Amino acid sequence: MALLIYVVEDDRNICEIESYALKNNGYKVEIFPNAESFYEKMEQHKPDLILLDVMLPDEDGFHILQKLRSNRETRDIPVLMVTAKSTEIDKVRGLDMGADDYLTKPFGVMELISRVKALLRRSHRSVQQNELVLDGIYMNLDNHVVNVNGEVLELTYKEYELCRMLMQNIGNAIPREKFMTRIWGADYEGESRTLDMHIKTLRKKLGDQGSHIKTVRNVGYRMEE
Amino acid sequence: MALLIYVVEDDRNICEIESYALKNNGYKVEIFPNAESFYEKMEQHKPDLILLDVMLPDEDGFHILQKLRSNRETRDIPVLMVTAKSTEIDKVRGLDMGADDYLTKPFGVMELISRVKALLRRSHRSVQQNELVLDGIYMNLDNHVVNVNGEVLELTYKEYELCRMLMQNIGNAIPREKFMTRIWGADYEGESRTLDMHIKTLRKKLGDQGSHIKTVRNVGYRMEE
DNA sequence: AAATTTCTTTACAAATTTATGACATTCATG
DNA sequence: CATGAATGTCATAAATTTGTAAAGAAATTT
Repeated sequence: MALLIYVVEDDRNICEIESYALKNNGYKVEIFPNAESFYEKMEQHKPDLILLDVMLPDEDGFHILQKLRSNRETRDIPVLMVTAKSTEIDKVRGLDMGADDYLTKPFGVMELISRVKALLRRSHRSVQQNELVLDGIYMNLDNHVVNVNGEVLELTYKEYELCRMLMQNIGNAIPREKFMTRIWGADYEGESRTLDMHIKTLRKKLGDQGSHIKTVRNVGYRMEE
Repeated sequence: MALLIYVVEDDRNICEIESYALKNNGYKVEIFPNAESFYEKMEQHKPDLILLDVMLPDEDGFHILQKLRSNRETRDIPVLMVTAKSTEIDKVRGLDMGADDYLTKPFGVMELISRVKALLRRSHRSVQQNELVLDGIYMNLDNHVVNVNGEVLELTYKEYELCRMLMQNIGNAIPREKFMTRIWGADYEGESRTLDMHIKTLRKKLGDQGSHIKTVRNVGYRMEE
């Protein structure tokens, strides 16, 4: 799956260039022209890297950086600062506040890509997170945590397992018997409404995202985009 | 303890400058004028960071880098490449081969220090944290000290280990068996309320902060903000 | 060796999850 | 559109898991 990069930058032209270059190199890109829209999105979903301009209409880039670093959830996301001021002091300031790297405008496209690659390589070497994402549903298998639209969702064990099986097979129908054998163990006999029951509560708990679980008549269930 | 940096560089003058700057900033520095002496030392002891020149009398810097990356022992040591050629192609080449960052000669001393700091911070961020903090709970692993709301908290051995495991994995559910194997050793068999018991006393001792410990039914426990 | 502290176990209570069977609803099909 | 099979829904009982207290073991200190 493509790595996701958030670009926080208000200058249209620069956005274009960055976005184009990154997409050309296989990254998924989302653009935020101001801090507010960026924060909003961060609540819901976190990227693999952030390209952060220093000058923004509503908030100082350094300030944003500081906030990111003080939050446990965002502390380890690599941040590449982009600045128009080229004095060294500024660079140092950015770096010491916790930026992982910086770029001075104007910069070459190749340089941008190189630095992004380098940052991603390093951060991915250390943490290989086990994550499943579909629309507003986010699962972290390591943490045993489920988020829906940014909010923590409490699932019981069976519900969690059900959700995991579905999310690990997005697009594919999973037969009822497979659920039974994998979650309920070995040979389950006799018809019962148990599975349907759990599907029901799972759908309900997922709220508006619950409709991603489709019933495949005579077969089982499928998670769908 | 000061962080250790190996500088692999044959030019005397540049060595001088780099070495001086780094030492001035509290790093310990060792200089290697060629690849051979560097390899020799690496066998014995590994640094926290390597400053690697591309042009060396006996071996190409890129080749050295490649070797470092292919060895499990040295794979994660951050490498900052130093090059005289300033064409972008070279930069890219360096980065794609696994360098974490690069510098083009001539470079400013401040820039060197910034990049070194950034790299070290990045690599250390993921590694070990000796101070663990969550809301009113503070642990210092060096001193074996726990504070809650500013007051010293006396914990027994098992309680301390329990607390440490939880605090080192804030937000993540830790399975019961993991506690058992890590704190009680090897294969623990037979159901018992031992773990629950200790969790109970830990929660109690933590007072109002005890509620940060959440039970994850059928899994284990999790420390939560 | 006695006293104290820490750790483990047991037995039961409390809390939560899960299964079940009756009944309703939907769907594909003739 | 009637029919039968498959799935959805519900209340509630059953099963499982965790919490708690108290007592006994084990380790440590005095």
